Amino acid sequence: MQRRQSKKERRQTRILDALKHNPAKRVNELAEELEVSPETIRRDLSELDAEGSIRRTYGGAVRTSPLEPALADRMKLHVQAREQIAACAVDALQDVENLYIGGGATTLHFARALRTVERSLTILTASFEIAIELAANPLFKVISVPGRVELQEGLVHGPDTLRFIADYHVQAAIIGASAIDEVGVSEALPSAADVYAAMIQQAEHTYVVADRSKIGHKSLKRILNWNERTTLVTDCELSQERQRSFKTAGANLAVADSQRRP
Amino acid sequence: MQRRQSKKERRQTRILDALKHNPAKRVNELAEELEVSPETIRRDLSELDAEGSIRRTYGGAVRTSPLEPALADRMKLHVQAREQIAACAVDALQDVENLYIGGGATTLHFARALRTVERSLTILTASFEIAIELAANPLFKVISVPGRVELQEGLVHGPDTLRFIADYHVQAAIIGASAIDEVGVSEALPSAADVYAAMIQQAEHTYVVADRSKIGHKSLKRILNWNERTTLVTDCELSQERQRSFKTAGANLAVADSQRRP
DNA sequence: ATTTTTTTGTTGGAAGTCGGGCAAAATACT
DNA sequence: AGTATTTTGCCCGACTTCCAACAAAAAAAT
Repeated sequence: MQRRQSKKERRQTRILDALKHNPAKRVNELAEELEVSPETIRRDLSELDAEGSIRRTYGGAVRTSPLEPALADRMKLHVQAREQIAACAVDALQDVENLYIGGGATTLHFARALRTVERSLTILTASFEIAIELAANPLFKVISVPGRVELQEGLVHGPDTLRFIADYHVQAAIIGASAIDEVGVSEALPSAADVYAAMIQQAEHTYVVADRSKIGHKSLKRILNWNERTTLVTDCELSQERQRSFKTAGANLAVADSQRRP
Repeated sequence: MQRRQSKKERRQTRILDALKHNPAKRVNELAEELEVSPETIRRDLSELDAEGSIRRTYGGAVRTSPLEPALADRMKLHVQAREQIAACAVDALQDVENLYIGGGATTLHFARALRTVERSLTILTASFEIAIELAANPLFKVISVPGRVELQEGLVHGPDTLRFIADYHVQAAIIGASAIDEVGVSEALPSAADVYAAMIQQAEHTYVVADRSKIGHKSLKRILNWNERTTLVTDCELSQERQRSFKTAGANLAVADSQRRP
């Protein structure tokens, strides 16, 4: 059978919905409402908790993300791959003390992975969600860049943003992207593209975090051409051909291994 | 015995604090951390739940507001008065096209009242919550100012904030305050005080929104002395004496009438 | 149609939570 | 000081949740 969404997915969506209206729900409550056994709900909650969409509690679950539903939807895609990528990117930043973080679902995963690092960091970001996430860590100094507020993407952008970024030189920029090809990285939203490009400009090294679904496509506005100061962090080996053009450009490649969490 | 705060109050404050950092906490967890018996925690949680500060779950408790719990507490106070004040302030801004909005519970009420206005506005704010609230209106251009992210108050602050504000001259600033007296307005948090003062500096006119509980007190840092370019928007008539000192200073007064919403 | 895989339900025992009642302790009152 | 009140800790029976293993059912693959 070829349904768009499996029973399970529909049910988990309904759990998420229920949690939008109530801050917390109990297992039995959900089981009754969705007319399945408590065990099924328990299993669903474990999965949703594992992917970070909710937080499990004794007896039920709690919602975590209040903000930007469009982004929240995309957070549910490619979760496992993105978490591996995020963990890999965090590893790569051992010696970094200050960094930019761009917007998008993958960078938000990165922010969640970064959240528990026990080290002083200065982080600049154009995303409210990332700022809020990371400001909870008292070791971090989180700076929100200025700009026009755009709820769709959960980003600020515009001339003020670019001007501000031009004043902060950092060791690393972590950027997500709409599309990755042999030449570099491109982004679907021009205003976001400008912000990312400005961050890249000001960073000694750029880490592009992107799952395999982004590779081999082109998007509207180019933000980066591969060079020695860039690293692609992704979740699968590239084709021979792509690896070659990568090497030619001098770019670095980090492949997240799925053995990270056995 | 005459302590500032009873043991119980201190403990409940600590529970609230713990819930700021974790979305959910379990009874036994809290009992261990606070070194009291689970029963005591249970009783505390019942009380906090009854007053609406948290939400009880089976096995523990959940925070109700995801963002800025300190602010959420204060949002429950003086709601009716603040809504009247907010509506009154919105009325006063008929001809204004661009404005600053400061932080705090009363200004957040103001933002909610402003949200549905059908007119083009440019709004600058240092509060994520206000920015998100107002950006939902497509007629508004919402600009988030830069700065260090401070979750406690839900504000950005610091030198970047002040420098940025210095570049934007607006028609009006809407400011909340910790305390109001004959001389002017003062604020408990120095970093917030600096931000508000900078906004006031750059505004042609300042509207101070404050319910009666703020009047007649002084707080840590002064941010404003009454003058012709200021209006206090509040919910009750002032004493004769205060009115006099008000007039002498040339300040304006707007009293929100409770007939607004019958 | 049959087999394989995935998903769901059931069961039972272990562990956790609840809330009442009561006594001890801490605190407030006189 | 002594007394009243509040707060806290402990015990216990009733109830809830959890988890793992297994069986049944459903869906996918062959």
